[in-house]
Amino acid sequence: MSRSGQRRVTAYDIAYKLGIAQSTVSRALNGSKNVSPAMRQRVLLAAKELNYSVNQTAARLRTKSTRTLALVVLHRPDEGPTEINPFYFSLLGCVGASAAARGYDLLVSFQDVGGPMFGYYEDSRQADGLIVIGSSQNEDAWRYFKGIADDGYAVVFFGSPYATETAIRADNRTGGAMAAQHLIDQGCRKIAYIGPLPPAQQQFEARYAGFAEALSNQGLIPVSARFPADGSKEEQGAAAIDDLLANHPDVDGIFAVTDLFAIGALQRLQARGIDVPGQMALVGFDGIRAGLYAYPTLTTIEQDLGRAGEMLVDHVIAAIDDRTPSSAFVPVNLQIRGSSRR
Amino acid sequence: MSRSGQRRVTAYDIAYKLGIAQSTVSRALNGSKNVSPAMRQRVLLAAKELNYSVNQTAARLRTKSTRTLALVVLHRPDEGPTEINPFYFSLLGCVGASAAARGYDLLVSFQDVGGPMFGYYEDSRQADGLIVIGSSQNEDAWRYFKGIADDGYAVVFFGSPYATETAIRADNRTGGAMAAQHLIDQGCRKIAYIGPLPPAQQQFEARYAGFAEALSNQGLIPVSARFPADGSKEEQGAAAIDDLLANHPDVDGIFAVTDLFAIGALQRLQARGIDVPGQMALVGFDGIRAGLYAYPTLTTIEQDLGRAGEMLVDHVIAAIDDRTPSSAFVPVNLQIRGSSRR
DNA sequence: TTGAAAGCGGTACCAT
DNA sequence: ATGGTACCGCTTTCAA
Repeated sequence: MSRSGQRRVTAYDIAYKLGIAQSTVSRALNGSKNVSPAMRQRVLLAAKELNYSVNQTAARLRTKSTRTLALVVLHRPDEGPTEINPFYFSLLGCVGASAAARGYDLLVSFQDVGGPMFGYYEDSRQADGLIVIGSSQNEDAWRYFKGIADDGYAVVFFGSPYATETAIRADNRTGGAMAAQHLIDQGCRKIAYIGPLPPAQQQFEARYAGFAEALSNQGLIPVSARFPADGSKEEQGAAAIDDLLANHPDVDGIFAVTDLFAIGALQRLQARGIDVPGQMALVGFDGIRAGLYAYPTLTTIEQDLGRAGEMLVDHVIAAIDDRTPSSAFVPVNLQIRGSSRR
Repeated sequence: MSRSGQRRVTAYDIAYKLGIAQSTVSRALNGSKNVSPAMRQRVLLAAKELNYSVNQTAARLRTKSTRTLALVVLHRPDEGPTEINPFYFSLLGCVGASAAARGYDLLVSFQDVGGPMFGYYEDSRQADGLIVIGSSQNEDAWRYFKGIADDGYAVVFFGSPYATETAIRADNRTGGAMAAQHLIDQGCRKIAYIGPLPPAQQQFEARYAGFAEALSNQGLIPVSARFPADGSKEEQGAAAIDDLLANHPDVDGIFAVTDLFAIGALQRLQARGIDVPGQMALVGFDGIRAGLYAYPTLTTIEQDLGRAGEMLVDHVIAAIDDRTPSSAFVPVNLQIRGSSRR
């Protein structure tokens, strides 16, 4: 049962009990210096006794500040909440941790890029700033949120397809190069790429560019796997293996642009009796935990999600405070595991 | 840059532009029947032109309703945001979807059961109700939130250790029995249980009870795996395999109380060269997506998380509306996959 | 250092 | 059907 019937205790109740003005209660509770220590103690005590807590709604109306951040997680129409890439859930967790550390609440909404979007949390005074994460080929969705940013609101993106001023993204190019170099170091000589080509998303494009460049520095040319454009990433990864095995039997190393592609690939390699990493070494990208559950465990370019969460939160807060917006790269590092360790 | 410098458009601006009273604007926007269709159109149009949206802070102060739900995800002190059981992230996603479908916003916070907790969102008028999910052996954390519920606030738990009136939980007993029956059907005759014993959490207790009962109905007695109390669930699952192989070499089927135990067990079985499902069949519980990435893929008792999300949201809303609180069971179903299909 | 009072931007009651 | 007005519970001047 809720307490809806009962009157909640207000600052006036404390003032009345103490025989002082309500404004003094407010000052005492907000750490104003214009309150005697003795008075502050009395107020604090009374507040505890009466079980008082500030009505944030009223405070927010008055201060025009919500101390709340909105996080929008974009997902595909054909993806249910349980099918969202675990990478984004982890990122969500990290954003939550950072927001809490900075004293902000976090409003979360999952938005299907096929349906209506909402991002004007600032207009309706539900949040001071907005963080947009999630994957989507759907340009419209990104455009919608970019429009909000262009309107002058505090918005920060993770991995948007645009080179926005306020976007946080992994150091994709470096990561792609690390993957290539690692495969070369493991003795691979014919190395393939699994991922959409041409890479629709800016993130993937950078990963591919770094990968291809590192290969060409060693005189190697990347092979590209073909696979259908529809289906889940895992299914696409599996299909890519079928293509490689059929059309490029000499491939001995693979860089998958995302762990989910890699996991699908790994399963298909397993099913087809290919020895990993013996016959085929594989490196993914993201560092999702499920990579540890795959067989063999997945080597990957891990994104530092803790940092990513901090950066996203710090950058929106900076935008809220009207400081100069900026973009930044999240550091990545190579996690060598079973799928490539020879 | 944020818009903090600019004055936002209010209902008064619309009223002024139209030469009407602000209260009429409010009525028109809130679908009051005491507004002529013509007037409503004018207001709607003007609102669109001026790019107006209702200041929710003010509306909430007046109506004493936030249309917001708070979701607290409990996690262990040694667990970072990226290490939280993916099950809870999926549940979070489902709660988010249901909340949105009911017209509620969702405030999310991750709380470390070792640190200070916060759940008085209702007192501070940040949310109308509270949903608590997450795993924890830490009684203190649960007790804290139970205290809030006992204070008469709208709180609903998922899988709390208490038999609270307002708790949603999987049909654990049935699920445990299904797992046992399935293993028997697959021809297993010496079946082990991997999970904490005695099961500290009420959820696990019910799963074990259903499992053990189904076995005894067939004249079978469950074997229990021993493992250290610390470490991750995956590590514990692996350690349990070591124990079984050493002390109960005749075991040919395993029920792991949680998928993460099962995945750890699967990896250790793999590493020790045991054929799964040939020599050893394995069934988990939860239905996390990572079970599909394991090798072989994990048979599991899947919880219907979509329903769980709906039930949690509907039950808090019911509590908010002062309707009688109640608890309910989330349906489970057996997902037969590689780890048990013989 | 404290008190009085003016809003913040809506909603809802009471007139008309 | 519409206008006028009293709040909702705070924060923040302005006076004293």
